[in-house]
Amino acid sequence: MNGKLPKPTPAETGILNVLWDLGPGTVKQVHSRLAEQRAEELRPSGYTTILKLMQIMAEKGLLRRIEGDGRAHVYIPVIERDTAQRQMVRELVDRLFGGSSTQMVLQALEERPASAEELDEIRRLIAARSEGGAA
Amino acid sequence: MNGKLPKPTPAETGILNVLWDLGPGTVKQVHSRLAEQRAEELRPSGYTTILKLMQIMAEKGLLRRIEGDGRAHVYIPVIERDTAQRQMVRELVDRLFGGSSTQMVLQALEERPASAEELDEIRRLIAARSEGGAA
DNA sequence: TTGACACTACGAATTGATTCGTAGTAAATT
DNA sequence: AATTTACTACGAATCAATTCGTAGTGTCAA
Repeated sequence: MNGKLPKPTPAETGILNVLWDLGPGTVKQVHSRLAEQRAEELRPSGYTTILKLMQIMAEKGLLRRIEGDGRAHVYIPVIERDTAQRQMVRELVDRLFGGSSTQMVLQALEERPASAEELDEIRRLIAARSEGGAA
Repeated sequence: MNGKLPKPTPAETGILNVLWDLGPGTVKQVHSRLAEQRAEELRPSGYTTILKLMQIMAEKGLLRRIEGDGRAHVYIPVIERDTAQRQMVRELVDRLFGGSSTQMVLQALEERPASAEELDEIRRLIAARSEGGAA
């Protein structure tokens, strides 16, 4: 029962990123992490904003909430990073590339050239795929 | 002067897709195209909705509006398909893949396996990039 | 016990996207 | 000339995401 999770909004994605990086965390931890990340660019959100978002995410089922040591709750992402990534890649491919992941891959490499090692990694994956019957 | 264009919203992207496919078009044309596309899945937007959106897009600079033969205005996308694609890919990569286009490419191929020919195309691009000093 | 602290809970404002009704207008039809 | 047709213009409603103020609660230290 993982298929019905709603698509995370942008702000929610930010929160998920933190939790995916750090593992289970409190509102405080997530908030301060986001604050330091964004300190440069944008005005960071207030504490209660993050709190509210995480509460909503728990309601939606995107996060699970458990009791922590102290008074603060601990939140754990329910949706996995891979899953979310694939979901959103898929959506982008469908919406903007007519369903052709190849086109998207080409643009991605165009936009942000990968290093030689990375290209190598991709090459390896492709090699693997070419062999094992790609659907 | 193409850099300041705002990022198209989802609905706007739908409209741009139509215009990228068909070339310059009227509200009527865009509307009916969208209607037939979405007829199956979602309830298509009404005519004035599309009109309004295209007017807003013209204000924002995403579309250029010119006089047509009859009474209807003709709209032309200002932002190019490639540009929009790269913009959005970049954003997704930054937001969800920590800036690693490689990771995104791997997920993309995971999610929607490419055909042998497509893999070949990607392979060719990579070969080209590997040689000509990738940044 | 009192107050400061560190939290959560919740209502409500704000903002942006999307929606569409209604009104206006000019040209084509009767 | 009056009506219908084919549009554009615009205001306003709705909806979702984001924001944060303020109030409530339990704990801990003086």
